[in-house]
Amino acid sequence: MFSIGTLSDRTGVKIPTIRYYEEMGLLPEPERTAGNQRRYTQAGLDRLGFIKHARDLGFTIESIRALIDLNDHPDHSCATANAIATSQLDDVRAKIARLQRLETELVRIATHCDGKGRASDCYVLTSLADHSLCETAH
Amino acid sequence: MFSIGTLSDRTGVKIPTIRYYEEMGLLPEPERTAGNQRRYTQAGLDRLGFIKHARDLGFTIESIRALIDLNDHPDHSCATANAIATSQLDDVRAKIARLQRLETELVRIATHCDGKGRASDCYVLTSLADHSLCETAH
DNA sequence: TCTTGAACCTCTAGTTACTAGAGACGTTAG
DNA sequence: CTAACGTCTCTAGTAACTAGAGGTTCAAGA
Repeated sequence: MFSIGTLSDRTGVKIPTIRYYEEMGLLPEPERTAGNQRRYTQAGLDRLGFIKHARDLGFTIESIRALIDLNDHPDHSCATANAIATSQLDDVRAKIARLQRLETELVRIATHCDGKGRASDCYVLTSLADHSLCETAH
Repeated sequence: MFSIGTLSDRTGVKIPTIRYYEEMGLLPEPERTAGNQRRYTQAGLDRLGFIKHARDLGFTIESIRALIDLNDHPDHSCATANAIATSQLDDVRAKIARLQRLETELVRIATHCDGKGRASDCYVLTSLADHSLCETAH
């Protein structure tokens, strides 16, 4: 049996976050000692690892809840899991595309200003005030 | 003079958000009608446009506050504006790099699963349970 | 001038995924 | 047995809004 601190050390998930996952229903309520402290089994540790990995990949708590549900029902179709992963991939790609557009604009804005002039002539400020100077939509 | 609804229509910023910006000190408190409704000048409209553009580029409220402060003091050096823009650019680039690593993993995970199998054999689920299958750090 | 309907007001609470802190209690090594 | 550290619950805070309740004001048409 593992204490909450041990789980935290092994997975890199902070203690309050573990308790938060429990409250959100991602982790089942573990056994308690006579003094009311949580004691986890290997299964609890594994599940927390699963959650951590999914969170690192950007899955929402809601998505993870659905994935765990599937994990607990091995006979179900994995169509849902595939849909969740694909949707997450689309999401990540959309975010990359948007950030790349922002990068273009920020490079333009930042390179026109060497930081040595005065605010009244600053291209950073001018550029923010006038959207029409932008090259891409955002 | 413009009503808050007009400002909203012209800038694309929702009405509650405009009030929120006012509360955060990004927008000065506008004049009011006898019946307590906000009435904005052209300067107010321009400032909201500035804020909107900066938010679209991902600047935080805190950064925008600093940029506005510079805008209001044309004699100050623009070193701060340059630093804020550069830092924002670094931030965007770091986010892109991380998302690209996630994309790699998600492609790997999603393409191994056609959604037609059963949950017990699902690569999405296996992969999330076992971090060692990953190709990159995240 | 009156009416009506859209626009506006303030205030509270909810969102996501945690994080921080207070104050009390439990566990364990020496 | 005691000191020191781990853990407990609870509340509140974070960023940047969004939603809704319940009430007031404005502007345009009759």
